[in-house]
Order: sequence, then C-alpha cells, then structure tokens
Amino acid sequence: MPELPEVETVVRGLQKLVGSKILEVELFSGARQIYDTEQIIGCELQQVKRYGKYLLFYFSNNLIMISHLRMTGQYVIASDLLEKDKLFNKHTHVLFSFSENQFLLFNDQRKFGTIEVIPQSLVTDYFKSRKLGPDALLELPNFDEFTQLIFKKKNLPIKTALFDQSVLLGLGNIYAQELCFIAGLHPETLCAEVPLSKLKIIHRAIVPLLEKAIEFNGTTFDGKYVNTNGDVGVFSQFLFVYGQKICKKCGTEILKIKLNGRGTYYCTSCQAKPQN
DNA sequence: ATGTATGTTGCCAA
DNA sequence: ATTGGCAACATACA
Repeated sequence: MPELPEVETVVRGLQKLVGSKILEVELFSGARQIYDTEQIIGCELQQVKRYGKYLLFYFSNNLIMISHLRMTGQYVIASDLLEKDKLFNKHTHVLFSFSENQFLLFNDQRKFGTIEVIPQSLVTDYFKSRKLGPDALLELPNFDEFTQLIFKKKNLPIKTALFDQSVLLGLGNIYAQELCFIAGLHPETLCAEVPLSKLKIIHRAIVPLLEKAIEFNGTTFDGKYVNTNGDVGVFSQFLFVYGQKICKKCGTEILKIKLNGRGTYYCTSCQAKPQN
C-alpha cells in the first residue's frame, strides 16, 4: 500500500529493465483496470519515472504505460525462468516477458491497481482530468504557496489535507500522520487553525522525511509492500506514530482514532488537541 | 462474524 | 461551480 517513497523505491528497482525489449505480455485471471498492454509488445523500455504515486513506463513508439499500485499492487522482477515461477502466484495479473530472459510481474491481491497504455501525447490529459497537486518531493512549493494550498482547505483536518492529492501529490495516510507528529499537531486540527510556525515545521520536514523513507526502501506493514526484488522496506522502524503504541519521544500512549474514515494515530501528549 | 487495510473515484448533498 | 463525506472496488487477515 505504497505512498511516494514506496513507489520511488519501485521505480529505482525498475531501472534495471531500461534498455530491454518487451517480447510478450500475458494477462491472467481477474485482471481489472488493465488496458491495452498488448500495444507495448515489441517496444523497448526507455525510461521509468514517478509522478506522485503513479509509475510512468516510457516505451519506444511514443507509448507510455501509466500504472498505479493503489493498495496492494506490486511489481517484481525475475532474472530467469526459475525465479519467474517462484514469483508467480494467484495474485499475478500481468506477466511482462522482456529480452535477456527477464520478467516483470504485476501482482495485486486486491485488484485495485491500474495499468493503461496510451500515446505520450495523451499523458497531459490523463493527469489533467484528475486535478493533482505538485509532487511532494520533486515539486514542493515554497512556503508561501504551501500555506495558500493548506489554507484553501480551511475546514479540513490538517492530516486529511496533507494527503489530499489535490494539495500535494504523493503523501498518503502514513506520512501525513508522521508530519502531524513532527509538528506537534493533533491530526484533527483544522487547517485554518494551524499556526504558521507549525506549518513551517511541516513544510521543512516533508522532503527529509520522504528522502529518509526512500533511503530505507519505504514502509512495509504486513508484508504487503515489496520492492522489485520482493524485499520489504524497513522504514517502519522510524515511524513515530503510525502503528505505534507508545510515543518514542515521551512514552505516552499513542491513540488511534478514525478521521474521515481513515485510521489515524497520534500521541496524546506531544499532539495536544486544539482548544475549540 | 466483524472490522480493518499505506488509494482513488464516482455519486450525492450542502 | 466547488467542496466534502462516504460507499464502492476485492481480498486477506486478526
């Protein structure tokens, strides 16, 4: 259930396929939200990039494959037939056969993940129709612009606004909670009530947090997220609140509440509830 | 059996 | 016209 750092980790793993050619694409049982993958057969993978939580596979022939892992999508790479058979399971929906006996498998337990192949000329339209904010790592707005973005969501809880993809692209439910902790903000604090000083702390924390998470291959819980080697990410050891019971800073109990339908952890001492 | 899950989208209401 | 809340999507696990 990847957010920006997990997707970035996958993108880095996919680099080893750049320069290879797609020989075959096979779809398996229950594949949904997967469209037009046959178009890339015979094409060379030229580049893999990330935009928010979207994966962009640039192919020759001006084709681009846009993919989103949603909650449980995984891309895993096999370097020979034996490895391919080992990675293939009942959740494998797409098998991409590349040149040099390399294989890319798209596994997705819940089938929420998406894959579509479109001409590069339509990429702009593809994203424009989704009203997405700037990428939190690559295009983080300056503090003034960031403040505007947050205050525009004045009646939303800060934690909800932080992972609203129309505000910033790439943050998800885990990293939004971590940012609230870092700033000492109760996650329910309305955006309009967040002091500028705390907004400043959040703004300054975003890139370092994401970069450190990437450094540790992202956050894995329940083994659901893996990189292209099938390995879990180990950033979870650095999480302050998500999935925690006791605050690492002050030892106080970590509470879990539901906020806008999503599980939300916070330290009752470090993140005091707002007055009104 | 019930509730929960790192995400997005479509529908509906304010 | 916007914005926000919530169910839906499908599966596994506690």
